[in-house]
Amino acid sequence: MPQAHLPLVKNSKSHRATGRITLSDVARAAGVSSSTASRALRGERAVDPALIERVQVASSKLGYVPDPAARALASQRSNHVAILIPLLSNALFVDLLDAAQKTLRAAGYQTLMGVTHYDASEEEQLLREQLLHRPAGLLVTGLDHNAVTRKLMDSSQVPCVHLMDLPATDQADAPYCVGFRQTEAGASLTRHLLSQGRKRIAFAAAQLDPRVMQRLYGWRSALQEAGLYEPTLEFLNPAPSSLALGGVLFEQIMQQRPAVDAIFFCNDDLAQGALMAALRLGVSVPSRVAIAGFNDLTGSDQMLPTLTTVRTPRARIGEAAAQMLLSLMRGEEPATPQLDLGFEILQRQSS
Amino acid sequence: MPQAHLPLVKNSKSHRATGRITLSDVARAAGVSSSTASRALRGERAVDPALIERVQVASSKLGYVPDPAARALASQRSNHVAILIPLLSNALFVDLLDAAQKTLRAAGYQTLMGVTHYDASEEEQLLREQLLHRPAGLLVTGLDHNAVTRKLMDSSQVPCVHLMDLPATDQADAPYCVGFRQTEAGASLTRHLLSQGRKRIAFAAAQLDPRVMQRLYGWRSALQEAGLYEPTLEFLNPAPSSLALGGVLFEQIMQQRPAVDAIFFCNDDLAQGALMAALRLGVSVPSRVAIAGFNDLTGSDQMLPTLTTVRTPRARIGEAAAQMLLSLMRGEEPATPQLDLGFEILQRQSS
DNA sequence: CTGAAAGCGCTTACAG
DNA sequence: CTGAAAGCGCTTACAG
Repeated sequence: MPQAHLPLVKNSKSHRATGRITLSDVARAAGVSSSTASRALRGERAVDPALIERVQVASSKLGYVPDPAARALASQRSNHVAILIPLLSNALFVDLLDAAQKTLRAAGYQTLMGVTHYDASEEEQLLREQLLHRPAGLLVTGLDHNAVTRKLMDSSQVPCVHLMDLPATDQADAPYCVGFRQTEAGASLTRHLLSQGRKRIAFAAAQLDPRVMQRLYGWRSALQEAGLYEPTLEFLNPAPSSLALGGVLFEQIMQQRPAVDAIFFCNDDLAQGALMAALRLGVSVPSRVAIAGFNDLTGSDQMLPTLTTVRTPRARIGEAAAQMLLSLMRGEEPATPQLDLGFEILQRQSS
Repeated sequence: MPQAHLPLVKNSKSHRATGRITLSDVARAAGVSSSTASRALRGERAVDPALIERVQVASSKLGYVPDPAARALASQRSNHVAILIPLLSNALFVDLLDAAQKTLRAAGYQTLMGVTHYDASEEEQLLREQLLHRPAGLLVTGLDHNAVTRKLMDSSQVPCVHLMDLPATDQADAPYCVGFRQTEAGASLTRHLLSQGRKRIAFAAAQLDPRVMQRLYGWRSALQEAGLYEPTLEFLNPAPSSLALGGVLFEQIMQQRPAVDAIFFCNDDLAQGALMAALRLGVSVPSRVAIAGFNDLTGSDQMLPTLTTVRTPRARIGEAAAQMLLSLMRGEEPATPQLDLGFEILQRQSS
């Protein structure tokens, strides 16, 4: 028998066989071409249902799994979704990441995480690296990015959803986003404190990222409305947020402005630290001074007194943003391109 | 001029041009073959230094960046490193992830994160998905995995470093790992409480993952040594760890075993919750009962009283494990294949 | 030390 | 609706 006339099994003569089950193995088993197998497996319309069936049977019998690298190379699109968050040391963003990642994984996507440290040029560099992988989608925190980053996002043509922030209501051509109105939340919590009879409400903040600043604006406008705004009630510290810093800020405020009767901390960790400091210093909360936080982080309901705060729907934001991105990647237009998930004032014992 | 004899620019006739700068663009500019350009750029020995120089100049002039998908497909190895951690809701693992990810990124690797939720079959499934991407390396939490997972790790041939745990000292053929001895840490903290005159030391735990159990064994052996062990001093709850649960456990212990004079909580969040509960119930710490935690999580130094605990080097573990993995990926044998980073007893006010 | 060629495992115009 | 062929952008035996 003339060996040369036998159909050669491809891998048997390859000098770089990998042993992997490939699409052409499936195609051969199903008696169709690789093109058809490829189309059948990806659920492309315009394939004979009978062939789809045969290919699927062959595929699962052989235990075929597509090679992501080959797929990415051929289609110019990977199964990665890139996500950009500021910090891993803030539970808020970890909750966001966790929820988004869970949703994306269920849909077959791998999450590529990038931590920007609130640094615009680090964000830009991370985005560059992520775009090399030709992600199928992009999830980015906030709406504030430098010009190069925005250009990279645009020219990449990759579907993108922004997390946490919402654009001004009247903004035309608004990007896709899921979040809530930080400014409103800040104003709302402040009005809550006012409604309880507080007159001298300080605002204490750390980190001073864009969302913190929006809460500040909300606080300002509520106090201005009430005719109670004073610039000296602002205590802004650019250092990273922490319980310890909350304690420091609390002492500082009590000392510099003894007449203050409430403090709105821009984040729960600061407020928790303030509550501990109050306990330590014997300052009674809320009778001497009310304390409120933001985000309802873990532990806030265990403080003594329990902490009044704003519950923010971060897990739901992560999930909804991932869902919106999934529909964009399918080529669909989301029902609500700017999705407001709201917030809730949680009155507890500290106010 | 006979057009057909002109060298055709490759992309100009392609029906699928991507516009990307490719290796062959660089090779052409440097006047070498693609093979040589490839070898020069990857720093393979056996390339003329003069050519390396020319290729590098051409590469940076053109702004060439290699395509990770093409590279992965051709070499059967991506620039991904997969990391498997149990939870994102425990700051411990987030610190691990953060440190590892930072170190790997600096070396040019993308981190692929998988969250197992302490579920062996979810871990197995995640590992399968990650291995499809042909990661260059693997970082996994703990040494306890099901048989299939272990087999997947072995047969994949991917270099792997285990995080947090260390094998028994006499184990032959031990895997690469970076961590500390949980059992010793548990025993050490218990001995510390004993040295302060405590006689009835309870052990309270949640989650009950392998590392928690090791701390339990350490506590047991220290109490047995002292002739003070009693099974009824163990309070084990499989629910997830949280401040709230710590409060519940504290109340329960105080009620069921009023003679207890110290409690060793397996994690700081439980201990923090217990401290808050003590404050609420008016149980004085440490005079009535000492409280100790584990891990020195954020906030423990801000409690009232501040929390005695064990400082664990999780950031250093993440970084050192990533470094060890990097050397394995380079084909080098790590100097210390089982790296013990130790722990530190932090005596504060609660004991 | 260098290059031509094959190959990695897919997708996708193109032609039928 | 289907298939043959080209192509994605690299790496790597192989031959020299």
